[in-house]
Amino acid sequence: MKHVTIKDVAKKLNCSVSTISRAFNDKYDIRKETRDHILSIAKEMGYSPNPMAKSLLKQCSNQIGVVVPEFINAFFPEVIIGIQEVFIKKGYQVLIMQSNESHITELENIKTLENNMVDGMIISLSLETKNVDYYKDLIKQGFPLVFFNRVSNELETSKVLFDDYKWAFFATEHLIYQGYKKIFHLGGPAGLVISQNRKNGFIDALRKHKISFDESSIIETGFMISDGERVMEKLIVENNLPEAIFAVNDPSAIGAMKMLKKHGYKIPEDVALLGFTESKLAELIDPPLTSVAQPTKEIGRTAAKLLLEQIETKGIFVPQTVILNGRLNVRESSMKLK
Amino acid sequence: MKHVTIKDVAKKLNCSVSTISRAFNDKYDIRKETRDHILSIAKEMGYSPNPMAKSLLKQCSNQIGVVVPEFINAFFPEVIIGIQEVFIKKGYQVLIMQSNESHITELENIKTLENNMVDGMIISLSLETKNVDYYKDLIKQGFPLVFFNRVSNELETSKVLFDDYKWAFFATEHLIYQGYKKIFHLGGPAGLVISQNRKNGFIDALRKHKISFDESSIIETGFMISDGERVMEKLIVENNLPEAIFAVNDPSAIGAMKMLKKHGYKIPEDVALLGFTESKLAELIDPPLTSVAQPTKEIGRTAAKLLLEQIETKGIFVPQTVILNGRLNVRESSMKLK
DNA sequence: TTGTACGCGTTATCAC
DNA sequence: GTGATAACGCGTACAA
Repeated sequence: MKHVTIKDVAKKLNCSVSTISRAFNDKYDIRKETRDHILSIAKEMGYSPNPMAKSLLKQCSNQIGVVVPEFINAFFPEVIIGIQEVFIKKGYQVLIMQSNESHITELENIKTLENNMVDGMIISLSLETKNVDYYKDLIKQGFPLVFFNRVSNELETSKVLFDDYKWAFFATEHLIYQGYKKIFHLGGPAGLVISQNRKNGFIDALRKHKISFDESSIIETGFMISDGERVMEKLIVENNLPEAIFAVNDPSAIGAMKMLKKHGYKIPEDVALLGFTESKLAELIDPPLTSVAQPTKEIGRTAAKLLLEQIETKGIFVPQTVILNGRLNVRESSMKLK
Repeated sequence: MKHVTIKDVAKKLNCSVSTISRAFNDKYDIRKETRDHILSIAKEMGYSPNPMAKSLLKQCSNQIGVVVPEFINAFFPEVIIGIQEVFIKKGYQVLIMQSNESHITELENIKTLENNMVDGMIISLSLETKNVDYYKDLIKQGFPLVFFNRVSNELETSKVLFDDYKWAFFATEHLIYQGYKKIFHLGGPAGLVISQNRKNGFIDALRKHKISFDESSIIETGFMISDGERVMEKLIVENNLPEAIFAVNDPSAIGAMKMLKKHGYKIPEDVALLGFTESKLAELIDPPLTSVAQPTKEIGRTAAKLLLEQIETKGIFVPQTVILNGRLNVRESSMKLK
């Protein structure tokens, strides 16, 4: 029933707990035979040091925490796989929590992980998170933190990003090169840096090519399929259809596509579509969706490496921002048909 | 830098640590004013009790652990959302780990969670896991454990299941009713109970309707899109196409569909397709995929409730197996066209 | 080479 | 109503 402790082993072996401890911690001030004997008996008894007590003592746990807003879309799960890849090799355990896009839950997650004395955290902020004071404190305390994807400009710490601006720009240019003039953007939630950047890329591409647009060309949407559907339905009802749409991500593009098809519109003949953060669906859906692919696992690996570095060089550490590259996968949904 | 502890507060307030502790634990043997004063000062100092020390003492943590094999497919993330729903309300934190379909990682995950003194765990076994001795020990020790989806018949504990046999049977019957005679099954990894059950449902439906089949009608495939592609390509090359396919899950069905389309086959005219554990892709893909839908969130909620019950009634607990219901969503991929 | 004693941050059980 | 102290399980400086 109870976990076997160091005391039980000491009692059994008629020696002190420190000897047991030493056997397990491979210090040199112990006779080899004693050590081997202790280890074998301990194994037999099913003893292993309680990392929790160790953590309490050492104030670190060989665990790292990951907090993501959701994992319904494939993006975050894939990033986490990259993170695990790095940390498992180094003997760290990865604890994952999801904030469910709630600021309160996110904060509770962070505190739980802190309480578990994780040695560092990798975080992507929830939609609701505006106030980042808690993170500022953590950073001030020297607590190792790395952010990715959903970051805050107010925080001076390592970040792993994607060049949303650049790729939104390229994506929009692609639509322009296909000959589309009236182009709309289904934007992400306002206030999110990635939404901003993608929007700015969109705008600047239009400007560069002297394509007119106004505020009605940019519609705040959201990250889910349902968001894309909702916004698209409104456009259809208002009979205000563009020739092409650049959506903030694949799910919103797919939602729009679903609604367009439901109303009998053809893609790309009636409306061309282009997504972002390529998901598996992109090439499976009909018609296949043109999308900007992000190196998800690489984002995870990079964040993990940055955190590891930060943990190991605790103190003398300079925050880095790594910006990773992507690619535009052109498919049928954005082609200009003759 | 350092976390503020109960001692710091005691020092500041010129009182003993026990008084502080009492203030936080709402015991009645403390003056109300003292309590309020302490609480406000403590808050000011940014103190909150360290749950880790508390766990060490109380041998429980108000945390529960979840171990899943993967979260690339949407199934597990959705279940986890259901789990969180229940536990967050009850004030528990949910720690998630993924085994990456590796037995070793799974075991390490379990141990890590144990070491964090989680009060219970919800587990879905990895593909590799054959030996469940560790779980047997845990159960013998009275440790609260609930399994779902990937379970072992050797373990006597609460389980949340889907009636894979029944729904595989229904799904296969649906294909039969559509008039298909030569039907293949893309099966899941052998050794997995869910693979077995789905296969048996398939076989028994064929038998009931006196439809002939042999061992070549059942092809071990896997759970990923790539598995479906691989197997389908082989069938195409061998020129051994059935009229209809019942696949063990949506990704394998979608992989098969991809490969069929790539080779110019029409669905369902040339080959009809039917999946399992409906994913978002099912209704988005072209043609929309007929699939058996599982109540993913409900699976999570149910598992959570069973675990909660088990934690609360520690000792006098009888393992339960809950079997949840689903539905067959019929779409174009399995229709018999005139 | 080994044992003793203290501390990590709490709470519970005593006294007072 | 409040304070001292022992425990939870471990690592380690120090003494032996």
